Parts: sequence; C-alpha cells; structure tokens
Amino acid sequence: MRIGYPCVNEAMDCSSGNTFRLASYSEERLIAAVTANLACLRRMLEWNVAQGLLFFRIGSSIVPFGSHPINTYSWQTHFAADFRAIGDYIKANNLRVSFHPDQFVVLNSPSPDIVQRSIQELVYQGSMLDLMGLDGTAKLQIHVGGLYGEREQAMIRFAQVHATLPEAVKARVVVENDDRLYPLRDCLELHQLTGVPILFDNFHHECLNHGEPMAEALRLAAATWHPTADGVPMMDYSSQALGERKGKHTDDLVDERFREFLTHLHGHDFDVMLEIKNKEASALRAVAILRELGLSAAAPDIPSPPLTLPAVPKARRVAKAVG
DNA sequence: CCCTGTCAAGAATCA
DNA sequence: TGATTCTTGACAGGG
Repeated sequence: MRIGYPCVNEAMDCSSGNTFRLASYSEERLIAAVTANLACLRRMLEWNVAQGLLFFRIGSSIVPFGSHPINTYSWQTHFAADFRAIGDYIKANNLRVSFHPDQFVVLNSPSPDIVQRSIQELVYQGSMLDLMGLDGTAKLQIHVGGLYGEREQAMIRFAQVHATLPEAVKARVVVENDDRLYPLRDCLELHQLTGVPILFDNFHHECLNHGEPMAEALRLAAATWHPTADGVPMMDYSSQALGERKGKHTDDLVDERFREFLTHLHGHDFDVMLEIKNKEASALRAVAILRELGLSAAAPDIPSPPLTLPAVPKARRVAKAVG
C-alpha cells in the first residue's frame, strides 16, 4: 500500500503549478514556467521518497496551456530529457504517479467541441507520463461527466467516446465514482461496457451509493483493475468535515476514521490518495498509522519516523509575519 | 507593499 | 437568463 497526496506540498517553498494568464502568453514565459515546474516536481518527489510517501498526484498545469491551441511550442521535445529523468527517478524509487484532469474534461458531453477539447487534455497529460517512460499503471483519473437529464444515454456516450480514445490514453484512463451524479453502480456498468478500471472514492461513496457496504464496494472496485496492466487499484480517501456542508472534505486526517476505514480492506491492496486539505501532513500521519499496523508496504526501509520539516514560508507570509 | 477581482475550459442548481 | 457552487491558488492590475 502506497500513500499519497495531491499536487501541492505545503511544507516546501516551490510549486509545480507556476502559470500565467492566457493574455500574457509567450514562449519565454512558457519555458520559464515549465522549467520551474519540473524542477519543483523533482524536489517534491525526492521529499516524498525521504518521507515514505510513494504515491503522488501531479498537478495539471506542469505545462501551462498544455492542450490549448495557443501553445504551439514543442515542449515535448524541448523538455524530453527532463521528463525522462523524472520518470527514471520514479521507477528507481518504486513511486507511483497519476494525474487528475479537472472538471473541464467531460467525455460524455453532447457537445463535440467539448469532447474534442477533453480528449486533447487527456492526450496532453498522458503524453507527460509517456515522456517519463512510465507504463500503464500511471493513470489519468476522470469523472463520468454530466447527466443531461438522460443518465443511460449519457453513459453510452461516455462508452462511445472512450472507444475512440488513442490507445496511449485509453490505457491510462480510469473513472472515479462521484458524490452527486454517478455512483459506483454506474461506474461498474461503464466498466462492463468499456473495461475502464474504477478508481474508488470512499467519501463520494458515502455521499452517493446504492447501499453497497464499504467492504463490498472496495472489493467490486478492486476487481475492475487488471493486476499487471493497471497495477494495484488506486483510491481516493477522505472523510466528511463535521458541521460542514455534505461533501466537504476534512482539513485534517481524522485518525480514528482512517483506522476504521482500513478495517474494510480485508487484505485488498490499494494505493491511497489522501484528499485532505493539509496535504502531506495528513499523508505522513497515515503512513505512521499503517506502519503501526504493519500494513506499510512499498518502501523497503524507511529510516526515521516521519518528522515535520520546518516550513519555508512563502515570501508573502514572511512579509506578513514581519510586519 | 497590499488588496482584491479575476482566471481556458463544464455542469447542475436555484432564483 | 444569470448567479452560485464545486475547489483553489495565484496571477496581475490598481491603490
């Protein structure tokens, strides 16, 4: 079992999401942003390895406007060596990475333009994994999409578009149950239609389900992953923020909820992405809990117990703190 | 320096 | 039809 967190490390002084406004697009700015983003990504992965965090979701804007027509720069060629070096590091350290294209990727939209843009975004993000030299176990995680007042028809559209995806993309796409529109049962139906693996989200399942107990839901989702082609099933973990709107994630890992969740696994292995506001801090606690239970897998020998590195405050914060 | 409106992209909900 | 929410940070312009 690997533990991960998404996109941002709050204890570090760099971001892999440097970007700029479309209106100020220039090749110079693009190159500067990608250079900085890849350097930071590398540093975050190294930090993660040192802490025993072997799963990581890479942010979508490593290459600003990566699928936008304005971006005609051949970044794939220009940064090929950098991507490859990062991929080598990932493989050498038994890391696993993924992407989660955001809400604008909607494969089942009735609009052909939206579908086309969505595919281009998947091609962009998938090509980064290709450039890293990673196999099909590095995934692109998306939701089913909209309902449009016709659930079955909308699901069929997803399947039809899925069938047309470039093979390189299709091998990486996984679909996640969401908390409002498409629960696990619909994802299972889509798996039947397309073979797409299901990335299970426990919290979304708590919000929207057909009565499947957690342990059963985990078993059903895990069974949609091909052991070698897809790898260990991935899942997102979070829990309800008490006293907040339904569906709101907690700011911090609730240890007892996490321990309780682990009891439902019954020996199924998952790589777990913690969708919790304080990012790596919670991920470190999760690792500690797993070690305590003897469930921590992947990393051979992790040295010292996880410690919280002193945060290097962002420039902004320094200014505030000082005066 | 600081504050704040706005940002490529979608969809559902509600007024 | 239009504003709001999801979800979130940070860019960028103006004070």
